[in-house]
Amino acid sequence: MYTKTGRTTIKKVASVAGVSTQTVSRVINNRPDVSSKTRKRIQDVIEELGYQPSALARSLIHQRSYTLGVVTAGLKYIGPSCTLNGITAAAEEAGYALILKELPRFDATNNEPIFQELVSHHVDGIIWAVQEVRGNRSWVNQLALDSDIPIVYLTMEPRENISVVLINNYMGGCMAMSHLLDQGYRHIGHISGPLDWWEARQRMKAWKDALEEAGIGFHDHSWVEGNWSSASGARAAEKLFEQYTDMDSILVANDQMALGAIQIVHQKGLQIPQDIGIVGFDNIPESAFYWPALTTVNHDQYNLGRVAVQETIKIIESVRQGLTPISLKSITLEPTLVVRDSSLRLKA
Amino acid sequence: MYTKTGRTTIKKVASVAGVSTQTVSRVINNRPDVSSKTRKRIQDVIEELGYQPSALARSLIHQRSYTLGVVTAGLKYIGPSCTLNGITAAAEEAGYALILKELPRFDATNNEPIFQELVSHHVDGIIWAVQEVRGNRSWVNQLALDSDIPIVYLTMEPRENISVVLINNYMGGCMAMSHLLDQGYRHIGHISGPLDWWEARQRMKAWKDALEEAGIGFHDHSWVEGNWSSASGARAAEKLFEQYTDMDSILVANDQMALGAIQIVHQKGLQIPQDIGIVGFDNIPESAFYWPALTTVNHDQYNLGRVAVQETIKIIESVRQGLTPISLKSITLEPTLVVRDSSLRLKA
DNA sequence: CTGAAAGCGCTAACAC
DNA sequence: GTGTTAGCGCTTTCAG
Repeated sequence: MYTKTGRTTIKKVASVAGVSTQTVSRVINNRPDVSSKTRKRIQDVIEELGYQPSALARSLIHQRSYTLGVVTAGLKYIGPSCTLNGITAAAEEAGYALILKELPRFDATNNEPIFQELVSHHVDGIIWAVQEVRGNRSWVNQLALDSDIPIVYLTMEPRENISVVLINNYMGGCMAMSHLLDQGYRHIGHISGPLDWWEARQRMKAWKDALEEAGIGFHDHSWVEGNWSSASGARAAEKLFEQYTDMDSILVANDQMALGAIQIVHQKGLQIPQDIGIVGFDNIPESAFYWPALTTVNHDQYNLGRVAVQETIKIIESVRQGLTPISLKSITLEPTLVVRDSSLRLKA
Repeated sequence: MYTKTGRTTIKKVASVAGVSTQTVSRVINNRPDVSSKTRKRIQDVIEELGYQPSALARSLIHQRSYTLGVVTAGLKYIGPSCTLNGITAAAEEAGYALILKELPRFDATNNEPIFQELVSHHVDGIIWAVQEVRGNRSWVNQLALDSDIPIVYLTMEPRENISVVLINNYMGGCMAMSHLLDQGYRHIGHISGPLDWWEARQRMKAWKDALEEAGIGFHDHSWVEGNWSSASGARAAEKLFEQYTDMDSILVANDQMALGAIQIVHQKGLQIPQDIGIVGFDNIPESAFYWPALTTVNHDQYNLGRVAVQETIKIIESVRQGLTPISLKSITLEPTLVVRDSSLRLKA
């Protein structure tokens, strides 16, 4: 098994076909200037030998690898992996290969080695598909700005001269809040994500702002910080029921925590949505099958990945063509609200 | 932004430091035979220029890339992405880079282009992290056997002369069944995964065999095929209640479908686990927060990925060292049962 | 200790 | 139409 035969090279093909490597090169690149007879012969040899041109050698010559570096974190969670799903699909479509790196932690801050390794592999562009958490964007200004390889960042506070693709978390939170208010809920608690996450802060801000705007206002006892997990959602809900005795609904910053919260509501013998309305965030596939089915904010993480790839390639192309320095911009994707039973107190 | 400056090469470093490229090469490879003075100077220049050696050029020379190809499918599902999580971690640890390909469908059968592309990138080994579905392993015997690059397959029926890492799905199903029988359930229904999946068949076989062994036997009306989704689990449960009127429990082939089934049980006003016991499979993090908490079969998909990487590298190494032809073997990981409320009828 | 030459697999540019 | 030369960025011999 697995004898060390080594690679079939263009040289080998050339010698077997009795031509120069050049001619073989012309054939594999579909150049016109080869006699159809020679071409046929070479193609046969290629087939026979199972020859596959080396992408590495080509990358060296062309100064272009058609390879993108993808940096992610937390693949064991469904959000990052959906985004990666979109990235692989779009990259495939565009004919780019992907080199994947996963950070050991979301808030990893020593990113230069990762970056260097991607450079070492001659990637044409980088997609930084890690959420903004704590200080994990501090390096952006230093290192990335003077890099000459295009980088597109995902899910962070937009900045000048940086290409960012993000989902409008704030808007999502606002939609959820309007809905709860529409349903007549007035004592709306909040289970936030960990507040060193930019996304968690955005979602929470929507909750606050909506309460202010509705003339209700909020108190510190009416929210609790979670860590995205169902377990933390359950704990947070328990605490919330203690602190906020006349609470009639909860905006939960993701669906997993919402599941934990729902479990607590059941344990207390309260009815959803009559006694307590629940709205989640993310629209994970399971949320439609919670008991009761969860109202939640839907956002398309798959598409986030797709758009990021497309944007990256667009920048690569324009740099290659030496076009006028591209002005880097942010792209914001808008979420939608999915209304289900968990918040539908006023039946139509 | 992004001026086309081009790469800093070893040549550049050499000329700035006033030495030959050779000497620079010695420094970046930590060779001893360089005067500490020259070394220092070169290191400074490297630092200053932000020089990063080209992994591509090195791969060409060494006939070795320290790169693994990973082929996956269904990243939007939590299983495959957990496995990928384990793969990235183990690869990082071992100093290997990863080239990622995702198949458009689980049962994609035209895999030669994928394979060829990985070859083209000089990967040292391949991890085929796609579950065995329908005919998607038919190519294995032809193409892969005479490839001289090591391939490790995940989650498939073991075969001779092929390296496979898998989880013992059958055993997992058996454990779940013993537990249900221990709890006094006798009319155990089954919601299977799609039966063109090898894993689904294994889990179902455990259900059948256990019923036979217990002297209960099974009928065609006591199981329904799902497609892994919660929606299909709900539909299957409804059907099952119609077909199998004295059913007292269900072995569900994954946790998502179990969630759907639970929703139906609630809708019928039945009690879990008193009227109906439910056992799932996979132990997704949310399952502990279902209502009631789900008894399920736990298996470590993260570890599956880790082991696959380690095994791949082991094979690569022994081929390189020209050791006696390695005998390829399967590695089976054993699952565990996590007992929670959904099946605990006999309180201790 | 350091450098020059050759070559990994391939292609651009130029011959013929 | 086809072959030759040079070189992408690097390392391995082998000289000095």
